[in-house]
Amino acid sequence: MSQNYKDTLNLPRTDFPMKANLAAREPEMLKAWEEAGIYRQIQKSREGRELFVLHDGPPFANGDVHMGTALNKILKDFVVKSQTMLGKRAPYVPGWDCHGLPIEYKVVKESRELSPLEVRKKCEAFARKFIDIQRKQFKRLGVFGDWEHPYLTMDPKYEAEILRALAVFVEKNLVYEAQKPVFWSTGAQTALAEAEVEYQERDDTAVYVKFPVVGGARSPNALANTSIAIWTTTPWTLPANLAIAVDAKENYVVQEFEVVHASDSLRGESAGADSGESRNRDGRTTLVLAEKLIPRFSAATGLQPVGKPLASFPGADLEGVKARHPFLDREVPIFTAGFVTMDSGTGAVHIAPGHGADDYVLGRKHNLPILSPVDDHGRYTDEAGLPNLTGKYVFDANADIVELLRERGTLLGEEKFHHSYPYCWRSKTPIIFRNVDQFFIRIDALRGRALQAIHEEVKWIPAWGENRIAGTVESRPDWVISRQRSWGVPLPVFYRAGHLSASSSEERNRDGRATSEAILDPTVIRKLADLVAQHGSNIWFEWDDAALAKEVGLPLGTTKGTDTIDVWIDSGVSHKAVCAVHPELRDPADMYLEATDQHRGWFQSSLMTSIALNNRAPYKMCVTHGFVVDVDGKKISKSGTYEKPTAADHFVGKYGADLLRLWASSIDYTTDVPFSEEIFTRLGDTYRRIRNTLRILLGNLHDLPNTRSSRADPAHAGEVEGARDETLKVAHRDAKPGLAASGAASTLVGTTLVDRWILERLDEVIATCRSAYEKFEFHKVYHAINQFCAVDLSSLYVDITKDRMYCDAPNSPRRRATQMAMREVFEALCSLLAPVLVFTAEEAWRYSAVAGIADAGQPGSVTPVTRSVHVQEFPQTQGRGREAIEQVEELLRLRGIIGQAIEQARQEKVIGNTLEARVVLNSDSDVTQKISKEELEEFFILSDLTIQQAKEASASVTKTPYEKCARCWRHRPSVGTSKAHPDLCDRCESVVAGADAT
RNA sequence: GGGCCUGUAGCUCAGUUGGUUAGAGCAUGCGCUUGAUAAGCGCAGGGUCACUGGUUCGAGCCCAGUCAGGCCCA
Repeated sequence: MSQNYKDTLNLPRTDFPMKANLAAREPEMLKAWEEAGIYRQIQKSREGRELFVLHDGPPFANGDVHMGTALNKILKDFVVKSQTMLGKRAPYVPGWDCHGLPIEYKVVKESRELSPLEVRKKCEAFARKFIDIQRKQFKRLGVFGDWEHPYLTMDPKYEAEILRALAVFVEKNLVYEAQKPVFWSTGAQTALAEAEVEYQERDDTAVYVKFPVVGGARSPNALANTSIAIWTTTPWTLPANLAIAVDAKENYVVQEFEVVHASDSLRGESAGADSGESRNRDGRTTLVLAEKLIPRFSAATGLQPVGKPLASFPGADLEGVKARHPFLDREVPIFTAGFVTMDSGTGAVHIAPGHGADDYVLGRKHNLPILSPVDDHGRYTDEAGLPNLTGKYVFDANADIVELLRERGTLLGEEKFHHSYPYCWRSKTPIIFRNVDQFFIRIDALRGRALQAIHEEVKWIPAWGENRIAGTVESRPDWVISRQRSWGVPLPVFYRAGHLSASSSEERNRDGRATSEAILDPTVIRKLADLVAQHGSNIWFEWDDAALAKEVGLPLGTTKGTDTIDVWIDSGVSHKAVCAVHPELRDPADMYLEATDQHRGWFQSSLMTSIALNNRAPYKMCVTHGFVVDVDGKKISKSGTYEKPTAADHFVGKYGADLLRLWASSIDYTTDVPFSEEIFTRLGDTYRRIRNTLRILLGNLHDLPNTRSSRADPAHAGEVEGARDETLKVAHRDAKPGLAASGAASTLVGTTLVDRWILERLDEVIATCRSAYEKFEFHKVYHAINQFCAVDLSSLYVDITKDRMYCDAPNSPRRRATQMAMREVFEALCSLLAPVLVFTAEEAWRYSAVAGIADAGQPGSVTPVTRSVHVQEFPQTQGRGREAIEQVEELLRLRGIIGQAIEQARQEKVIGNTLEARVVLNSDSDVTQKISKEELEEFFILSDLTIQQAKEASASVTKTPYEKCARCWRHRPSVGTSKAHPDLCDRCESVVAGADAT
């Protein structure tokens, strides 16, 4: 009999599925959005609003979207969607970085022997393919934007802007030409990037060489008649030697050595006759070298120390000392440098600024010429100062150099040295470091203003970003903007007739600088830019020199260069090529948002170009996020012994995009971002909690008449039974449009403490979330909403109001009041969640809109998208205060005391179900006097409560003597008093009787 | 090796200008419910705040160092 009563309850009803099935459902939603053009609709809805420009840093069009890229795009989408829902117009124009070595490398690897033009065409196809792949994957993540009109750095119009920017740099005298050593393949006669270098094992002749000390300002007396001993595995670089480097802190000694036994390696010593001052009469020699390396030196050369060191001092004391080149008429200075190591050699490093990266930097620091007397094929030029060897391949010349050292008596020893050495991946020839003409941007001209902008004009999130970028800007050397590559925007340099080659040594002066043949002319560059805008940059490769020269107004015989522009210029001018010219955007942008590596990358390159062009930063704010790391805090690629999937697609397919987004919202992105399968499993629980909360709210709202719109959904019109509900008529009449309507909910007849409380709490959650969104602290949104759903709603509000929701008459005032509150909560939750759970929020929103629960948007429009949750604005707080919150906090304290007493009673088997308990509460709070006993019983979810005021709070539990109501399951004194329904309490009896009557 | 940053329960995060017994959600264990049911509710256990030293009446918080990790340089 009792089971019949189930039909008289108002149980929750909704079609909103409990199981999300995101992987299957999300694509359907995407399709609907796409068909409706949701991005355009959103932009339209914000016409005339305050503008917020998040400018997209272009990812490289190469490979699949991995977790790091996904995190970046999702965070950007959080910003764009939340700014939109805060009421602003926040357009999002995504972009791709298209040029650059990684693509060119892959293309060339696949098919060799291609002309530059063929390489470029294949590169473009490659880039376009991955743009399509990534675009699909980004869209799948629920990221809204102008995906059909992204900016591409290889678009002719974009390329033209790069060139125009360069014209300005040239005009402002920021560009100069100089030389810099690069990896050079003598086999392919081309510069190589680090990625194109492969290492092979190789035997070389390593030599110990002495540089006789000739004095110097701070030279200690002890250095008279001594020589600095150096060691090198590349004797062929000695003609380019211009200095020696030592470590400042390591200890160096002046030590006498003697020959202990004759050996091949010492032929140089025995033959040496005129080596001069460092040689003692008795065949001994006095050398300066690092103390630590003496044993190794002795073992390699057979020279044994004689007695104690004559002097001992830190390397810093050698700074400024001069030594004579072992075979050229040249004095070379000694410097201290950080890169000197003590694992091999003598602690004194031979420096050839034209043949090594460290050497080059040190040489620049001390204004040494950058000498590199080697041609494209790796043959000595006459600049080497060794006429006999001019034209000889340097690796073949090693033996000649050793012989020369021996002749001059400066060879201390030689040894076979086995090491790994860089080789050209294509020609398989050993690589050399060699000078090539390069173009630079003068950073010193921009540095001061850049630092000022960093410190005074840009907001950095997190704040330490300011320190970080300032540090890199302070120490950054001049910017090398030329690349010896094919896949890039051509560097618009022409050469006057007669110029041989961009890298030919013959054209250089003695100090290693190129004779200035290059034409860098702003007018010419701008003409070229116009041509490129029209035809694309391939014309540089397709048109011959004469045609190009004619078009840009240069005389016949002018030739074009072959370099391309550094891709960091490409992306670095996006503020000019995109923000400044796109009708929906603005330069400066409000925000750039990238991973922390971009402090040195895009943030800096963009800042420099913007200072150069506009004398200001291109952004008002830079936000950075950390890298995705494994659960043990290690970089994903480094952890574990097996390959773990890192492609975003894998996780989207397994868990759904909303889960990825929930993950992105749950973490504090300012530091390393932890990521693991376990984290995803936990997030699934959180997700289900949020989803079920939305679902129970929807279920409880199924019979709430639509008071928002005069246009009832015809499909559900018959269900709007509450139209005759007096309470709601009051509510409706007082209601103002939009969310203000719900302000009436808390003053409705029938409103109880819990309703006031949940709405006050909602106010707090709205305030927290709005503030967190405004400050881009998304994980605070996550935690606030999670807490609200799990604690306030699920375990309290929904649980407490179940009795009235299920058992009261459908239109009882307190039930309707609760529904009004629930509707407000539901709408607010959907909106606040929408930037994160883009699919789920929309899905719930649709179910509610169909049921006439949520705000249906503009009346008269039937397009579902115009009702999309993503067009909504975040709810505003209603200024409800904290009165109910404070009361509930008191009650929750008492609830804990009751809970413990009940738990004990349950363990003692006094009761099973909580509703069987008779509770006597000794309350120390005055709240229990202000709130009616009936409300308190409901709040504590009890059948039988007695309150007594006391000094100390306590509770006692016995089994209630009352009978259980067959309908509401509470044990009430009124059960049995009705003749018609003796198994019901009075409340349920009247509800059932009332229903029978209609 | 240098610059910047991070380290609080198994997981994700709170923890205000130093001030009671370091909080929350999830997870775990034990119960209850079966009218949110591939759900819901209650209770409980779980932390040397990475480590060491210092300043202080008092340190998760301030200082120094160590260890581990990240990004960028070298």
